[in-house]
Amino acid sequence: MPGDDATVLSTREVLSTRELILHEALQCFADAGYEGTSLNDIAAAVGIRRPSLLHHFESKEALYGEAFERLLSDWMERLDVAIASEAIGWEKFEIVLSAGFQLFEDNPNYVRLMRREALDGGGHLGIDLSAVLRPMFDAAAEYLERQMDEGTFRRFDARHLLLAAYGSILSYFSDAPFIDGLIDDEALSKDSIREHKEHVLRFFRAALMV
Amino acid sequence: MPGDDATVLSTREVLSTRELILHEALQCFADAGYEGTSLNDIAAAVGIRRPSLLHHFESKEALYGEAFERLLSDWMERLDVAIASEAIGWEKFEIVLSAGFQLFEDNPNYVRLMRREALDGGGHLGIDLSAVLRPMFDAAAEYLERQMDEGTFRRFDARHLLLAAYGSILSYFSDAPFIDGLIDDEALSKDSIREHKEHVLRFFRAALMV
DNA sequence: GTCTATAACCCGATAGAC
DNA sequence: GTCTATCGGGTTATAGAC
Repeated sequence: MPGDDATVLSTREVLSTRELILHEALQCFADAGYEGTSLNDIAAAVGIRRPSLLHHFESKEALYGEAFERLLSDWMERLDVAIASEAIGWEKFEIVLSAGFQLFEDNPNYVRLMRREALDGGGHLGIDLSAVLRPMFDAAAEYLERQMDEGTFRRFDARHLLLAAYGSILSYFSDAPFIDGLIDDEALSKDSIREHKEHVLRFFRAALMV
Repeated sequence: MPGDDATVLSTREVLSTRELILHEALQCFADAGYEGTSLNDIAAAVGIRRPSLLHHFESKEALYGEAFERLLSDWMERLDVAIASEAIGWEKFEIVLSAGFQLFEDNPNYVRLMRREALDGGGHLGIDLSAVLRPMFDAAAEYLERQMDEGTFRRFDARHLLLAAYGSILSYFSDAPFIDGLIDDEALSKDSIREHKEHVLRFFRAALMV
């Protein structure tokens, strides 16, 4: 089952301290951003003192970088599986979008971390987020264009279409605290997520299918 | 209101300094977030020292709050005009969406500030962002539902539809540094914005119109 | 209104004992 | 691996001179 974020720490199978730190650090960074979280916050969440933390990671930036890289590689791995699917036409598009939703549903906090990186333009990190994701973006755009050429999809600008999909899906998760106040249900409840996913898929289908 | 010339002049000077501080503060907060900007940064941008800044605003939080409230009321005023339009059917929907685009295009930096507020759930502020915007959100949803009842629009969940539109439009502006790396043009160039706007409108039209 | 000087605090990071 | 203690630098905010 995906989503080892939800892994429960049993008393028998204890995770290494490093792993514990990475887990809590991601939570804190997602909640308050890079500048907004101190090593004290992370150390307190783990249950150790700040200097002990810096014994495992040589700096705050190193800790952030490692946590973010782990998240990113996990996401790319899962998206690759969806993209490699042999489905065709609308079904394949639906599979990829669903994978995106599942990704975010399994790691609701991490979405906000990704969003903060996009906002800052990757300032905290050496790696260029858009450069890493661009191959996937190009592949998806080319797939859409092929479908439009074949007449399976109505013709749109594939890249702007993908950007619109990216924004509408990601925002629902990243802005959940804000959206909570706009709708009556809790945005991140299982029912609300399913409802939003089904709506977005139905909406894109109506626009794309001739 | 009436007063001798000296009083008027000095009042104007006070306001212009305050105004200058508010302007630079918005820029800084949008660029680096609340925690990421220091009063030194703002003071340097204005060209004064930090203590002088705190002579005009009693705290960093007060400065942030006032800047944000001004931005918010400006936006609501402009959106109200669009919503009060007497157009009907698709045209009215297009007018409101276009107003949103124009809003963001005119204040590209402020979009990022709004996004940061949505991410944090309004942590820095006393005011509840979603509570302020909810009346507009409800009005828009009821308008959409009326159109669907009349058969002008294909039936979707109006609220999830609005959330999707909100995400796809806002993200394009807020994540511009990230999107720059995904497309070949600059995301916030006049041409790119017009292109994205026209695409989103055409896309929503294809999905909504029966 | 703006300034210098300073108070009080929190931060990341290091040194060294256990 | 974890701790106490501490350094050096940053922050907001205040006091008081000009």
